[in-house]
Amino acid sequence: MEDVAERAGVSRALVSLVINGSPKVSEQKRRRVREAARALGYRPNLMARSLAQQRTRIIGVLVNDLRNPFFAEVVEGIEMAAESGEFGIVVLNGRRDRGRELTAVETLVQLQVEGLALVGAQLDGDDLDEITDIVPTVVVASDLGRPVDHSGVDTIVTDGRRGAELVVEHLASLGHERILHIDGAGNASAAERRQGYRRGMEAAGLGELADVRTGGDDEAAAFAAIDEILAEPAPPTAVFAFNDLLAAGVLDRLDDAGVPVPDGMSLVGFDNTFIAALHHLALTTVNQPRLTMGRMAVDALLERLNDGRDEPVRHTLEPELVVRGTTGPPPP
Amino acid sequence: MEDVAERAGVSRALVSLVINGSPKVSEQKRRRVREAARALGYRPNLMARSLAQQRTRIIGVLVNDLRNPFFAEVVEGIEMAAESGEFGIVVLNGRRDRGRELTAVETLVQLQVEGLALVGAQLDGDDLDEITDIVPTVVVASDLGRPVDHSGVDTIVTDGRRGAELVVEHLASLGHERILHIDGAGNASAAERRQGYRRGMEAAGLGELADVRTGGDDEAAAFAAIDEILAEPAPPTAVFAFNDLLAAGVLDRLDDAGVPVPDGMSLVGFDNTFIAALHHLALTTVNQPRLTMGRMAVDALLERLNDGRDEPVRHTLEPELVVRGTTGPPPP
DNA sequence: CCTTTGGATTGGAGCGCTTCAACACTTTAT
DNA sequence: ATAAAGTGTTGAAGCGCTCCAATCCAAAGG
Repeated sequence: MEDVAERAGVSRALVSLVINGSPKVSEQKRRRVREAARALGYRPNLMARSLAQQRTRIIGVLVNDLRNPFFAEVVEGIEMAAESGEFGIVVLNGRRDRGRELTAVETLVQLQVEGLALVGAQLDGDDLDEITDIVPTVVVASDLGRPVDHSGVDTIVTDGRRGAELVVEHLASLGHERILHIDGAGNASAAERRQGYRRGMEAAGLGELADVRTGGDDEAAAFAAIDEILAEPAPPTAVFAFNDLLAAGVLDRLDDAGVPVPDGMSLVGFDNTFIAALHHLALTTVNQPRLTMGRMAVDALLERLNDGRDEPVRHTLEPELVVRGTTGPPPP
Repeated sequence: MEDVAERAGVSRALVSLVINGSPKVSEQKRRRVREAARALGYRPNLMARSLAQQRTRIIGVLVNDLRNPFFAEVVEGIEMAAESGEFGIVVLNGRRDRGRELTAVETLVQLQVEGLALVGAQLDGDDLDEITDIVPTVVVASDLGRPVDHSGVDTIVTDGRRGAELVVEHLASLGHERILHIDGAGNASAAERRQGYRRGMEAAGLGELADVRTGGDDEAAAFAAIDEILAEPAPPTAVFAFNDLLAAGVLDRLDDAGVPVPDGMSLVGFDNTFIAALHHLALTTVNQPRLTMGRMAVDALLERLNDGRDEPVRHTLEPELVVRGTTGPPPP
């Protein structure tokens, strides 16, 4: 910067003004500074700028698992919204490990991000206790365990309970009774979907038959559960999997076992990722508006940042059942 | 920091030493500083630290498209390797837009990243001219257009030419002659695979029949091409798609048109993402070792950063044909 | 007893930028 | 003509940290 100033025959302060597009610089000097900067290949140091400016214009994003297309798309939504709000984002990947999530959040805070978006994070309220009154936080696609006494935290979720209920209603209306749920284990939104499943079963008068098995969040997690139920005397006629990835694993395993879908068994996923839409899977699933969720998350942060809102906000989006080819009437 | 120092009754310098785990601090003071830091909820400012230290320990990652599981996994490989090399990463998403890629690289450089990993980027040598002698750069899963006269750039690729040849060999050996390639359009590795395809066709004595249609890099991009060829008098008996996503789109469209795979048409993808492995797709494809690619990319950077290597390096990994269920003999 | 030694601690400069008050010129009003 | 009110420009302080040289102190050596 020094060099640019010298070459342009002006002060460092003026260079700064030009770089930041201040209107109060004469056209002549502006040109000379620009030229000098180009000639010297000058690039402002973002660290120094943020330090001096006391702001970074960065939103930190912690994502549960980048390999899951669902999260990847939420992040895209966040990125797009951040961009139009003149913010950048820094994405850190928790890789399904809660410890990593914790250090990632710490890193983001130390990076002085101005807002924090937790996408499908496994962290709970206690983990975020101190964090949330340092930096505005929005939790997307999951929920803090403890009810919101954190006034610094906004929440954007699709109603997983309702989504699960829709699934059960659909299956029950097709005539299924033994409907099994393979859950998301410790996953952030697993509890909610489990609960919705149970409620749905009761509402359908199938409370007795409710049955939840431990799953996880990828294809492999389904294998054990499927092997188990197929060995039972009265296996379920329908399976509701925690998410699309898990459902895909179920489908594979059923295929291995020679069980036709939906004729031998119905199957439903969750998230409506592009995988579910592939014709060869044609997975019945529950849609979550991913881009919208991302956008709303950023909006929530920007309201706090720009408009000074300081009470928490909670947006619950409506899930939508997408019926495709993996559900049908139970086998006779 | 000031406050911590005061509370612990020491100087700011000592606080710094404690935070950075210097061995030359008495146990007593160390404890007091730690305690004061905790009590005050002190968090070091990474920006200030980087500025003072003149290093960030950050590797910047530019990725073509986060929604493509292939790239997402390469990024995971990078992240894991970076982590064990005591580096953090910052991921920026180009979202298939070259302009965005350009500004993303600029942002990363201004962020003072110590290394730059371009994953599937569309940028070419000219775009990176100045960049590469500022910061060590590694290009992963694609290639700069111009041969490497950039001594600051390393390259990690799977041999796309060879991969495409393997595909053609496989199809030809099954008896296919009219083998069509739906390419990746402007995508970074599209040219290489096209070339491999052409070579393969010639090697198989099918040079005359070589036929390339414009595709892209996601499912939708395949639709037009498929509609087109199905309307032709002598449609191909096999299609080699640029990547798995595209192949999935082809599969869908063939399904719509009632063409059975592989009996009516064989189909091959590229990348061997988890989608290809789903039984219901069972896509024959070409494997690229994604995690390894990520790791090698980081290694290349670290060699420059830590060991001072300064000649460019190019690692070409061997592709591997993975035969699944979408390829078979041509229809009679 | 004084000097030396070496480890623990500190003051202060400096990292590259922004920003604010102050200054130097013009232009306009009086 | 002089004062008032802009415009443009600049010097210098300050952002939160690191790190070097200097200092301090206690133990060891003479």
